[in-house]
Amino acid sequence: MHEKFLKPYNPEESEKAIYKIWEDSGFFNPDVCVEKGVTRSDAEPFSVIMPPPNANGSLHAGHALFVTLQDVMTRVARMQGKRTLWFPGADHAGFETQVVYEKKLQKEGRSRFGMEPKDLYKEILDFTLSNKSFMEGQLRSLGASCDWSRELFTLDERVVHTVHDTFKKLDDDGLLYRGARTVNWCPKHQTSLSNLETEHEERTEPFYYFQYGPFVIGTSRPETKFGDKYVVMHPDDTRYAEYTHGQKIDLEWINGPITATVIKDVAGDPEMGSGVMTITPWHSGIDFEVAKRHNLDYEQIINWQGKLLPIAGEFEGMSIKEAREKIVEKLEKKGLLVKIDTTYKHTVPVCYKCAREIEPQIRQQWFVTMKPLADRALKALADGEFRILTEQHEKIFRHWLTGIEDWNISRQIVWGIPIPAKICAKCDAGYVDLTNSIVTCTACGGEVVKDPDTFDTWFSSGQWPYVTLGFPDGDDFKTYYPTTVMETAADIIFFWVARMVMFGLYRTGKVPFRDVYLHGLVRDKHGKKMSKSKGNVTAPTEISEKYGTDALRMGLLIGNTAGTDMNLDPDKINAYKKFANKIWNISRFVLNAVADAGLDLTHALQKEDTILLSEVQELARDVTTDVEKYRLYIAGEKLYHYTWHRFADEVLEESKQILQGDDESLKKSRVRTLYEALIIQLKLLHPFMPFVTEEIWQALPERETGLLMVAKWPKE
RNA sequence: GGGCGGUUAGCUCAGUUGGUAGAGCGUUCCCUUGACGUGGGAAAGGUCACAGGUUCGAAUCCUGUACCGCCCACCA
Repeated sequence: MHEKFLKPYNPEESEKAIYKIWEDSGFFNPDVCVEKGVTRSDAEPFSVIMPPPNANGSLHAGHALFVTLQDVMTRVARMQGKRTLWFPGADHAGFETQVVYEKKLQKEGRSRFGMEPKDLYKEILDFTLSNKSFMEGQLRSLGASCDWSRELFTLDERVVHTVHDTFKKLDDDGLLYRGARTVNWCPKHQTSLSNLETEHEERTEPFYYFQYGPFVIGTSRPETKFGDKYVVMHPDDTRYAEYTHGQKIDLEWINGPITATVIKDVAGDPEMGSGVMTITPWHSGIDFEVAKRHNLDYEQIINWQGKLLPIAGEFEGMSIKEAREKIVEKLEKKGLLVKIDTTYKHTVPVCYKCAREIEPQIRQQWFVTMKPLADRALKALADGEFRILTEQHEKIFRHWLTGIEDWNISRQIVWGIPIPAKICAKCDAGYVDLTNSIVTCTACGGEVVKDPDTFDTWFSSGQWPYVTLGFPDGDDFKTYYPTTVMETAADIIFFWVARMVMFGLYRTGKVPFRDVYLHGLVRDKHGKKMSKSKGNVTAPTEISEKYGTDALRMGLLIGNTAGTDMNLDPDKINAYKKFANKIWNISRFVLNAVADAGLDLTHALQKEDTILLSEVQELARDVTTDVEKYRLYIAGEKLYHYTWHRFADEVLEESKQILQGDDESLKKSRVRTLYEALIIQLKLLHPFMPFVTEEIWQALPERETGLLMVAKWPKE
């Protein structure tokens, strides 16, 4: 017996070396598997595209969870002889990374504003690339058996090329437009954001009622009211029947007398306050819609930095907070303040990164018309072209797509894929221009310049499955698309999953994946969300150094149902560290028995031993079914149970008598049985706990393959 | 405002197609020489939130209630 078994299993000693053997073998690459005869060239393909981790920091527990889930699926498929591809990537993560980098700049007393875009881009690129290799190292340490030879970065030429083509195709198909529309503007980050990139905070803020000529209007935002010269009410509101649409009314307002115009529009809700409102189209989407319907003027009141513009008169240059109080004071002095409701509760949109209030602003942006894309995706789901394994997520998915709105895909940041377009310096019209050939604006004759904006990262990420596989004519695309399963975090179901489905169908005519497995959030042991500010973040690399990667993987997997959040408890991980050691000692026992009694794999089996082996084979059937039905947690638990509480606690204990007895035939039969049962268990356990099982495999006296990683799965 | 979940042992959670409940940790007791003390054996502990219903039978299906949570959302 190998002398390494004289000590307890030490993950730290074996993991790095084991991973190197795997990687050097080339078997992560399905082409190598075919070349070396491990996989048949006509074998059924199995493919998983890895959600590319952001190359802007360390891996977190959620990454460890996805690596575990995807690696289990991948390793099982590979051992089953399928042509198995797990495609890795790294995400430049546009806005996310730029925010991370801006924080770094701030620490150094610098700011992105005032930097040359080119210089900023170069700095972020260097930063990202160095993080990228760090992140790849961490994926390796988690045991990810992905094909590194294919790895793709989201800014690689191939990606940019395809993304630009999609942009052009959307334009050709009339699904793209550039328009002045209300966007979510973050005054800190100086960019527009998609709806999904805003969060909503409930606030209790004063709600003011002002006298506006003969009307009383209510608002929580007095600072936007300077330009309000339209007063809107519902056409059927009998209280205001005496006023007619278009009627002019002179009245005293914040900075003196103005003339207001009556607008009858269904946007006026008779149930709300007095049923009368004034509108600020530049800073409210609803108001903008009203203005558009009636072709009304609109004017910017608040600048891009969140300060009041000259239209505010004496309040010019003030911040919103400062101006709000002073305006109310002034209106009160003028006798126009009717009352203040201090119990008013409402929600305000905030930037998901900095929590600053979003200022709705009108801005020329690129938008994608989503409805046709969404309808096609919904049809694909209804027709069963793909399925979402968790029912609740399928409902959520359907609900979101049913009410989808157009998508603002342009961002005012440098870190991202440039939008291949020209915009008119004079009238802001935009032209899709992949070949950089447009020189004048057809609308106004003005000069056009390169659009400085970049794409929302998700615009490119949404195309990841077919981009990675080399759409339209790459071999991988032909072999592996649509992919078998998309495994990713449930919280990006809209950001990513929905977009992949829509884009996949749009560009390739096929869904990008057959099954969608969504995992929940990894929380701390008390169920609290991990966050840097709370200081409860557990780095997976630390856990795996302390307990071993196999233990970490089992701890993340078992007891975790698809789609639900889980808590990461070190005590639980430790239990699986013990399990790794248990497997180690079981192997030691079996190898001792082999050394003592000799191993004859052709020796006739006792009836009892046949039964024992059939028991393990039944386990193999169970585990295989569970894995194929994506019940990985159950598979893991069954293995744990069988190996420890049946095989170790009972079978090995009972075997001691036989092994110590003097019936050589019984002994030989039992040793063969134990050995074969061990082999099966190692194989079954390998996808879950790859390191310890491979380490043991390497010490087996008789084994069918050099590497357990490509051994034959014990059940077809 | 709309949508989706959860409520099972002291704690954190499983429970695959309905057949009177399981894991890890914790607690109590016992076991020190040959696989493993990172161990072995045993035990305590649950009216499966509540109320109805379907069923021979419900933690599991249906309806309602209570509490907790998550997501989406431009209501002045």
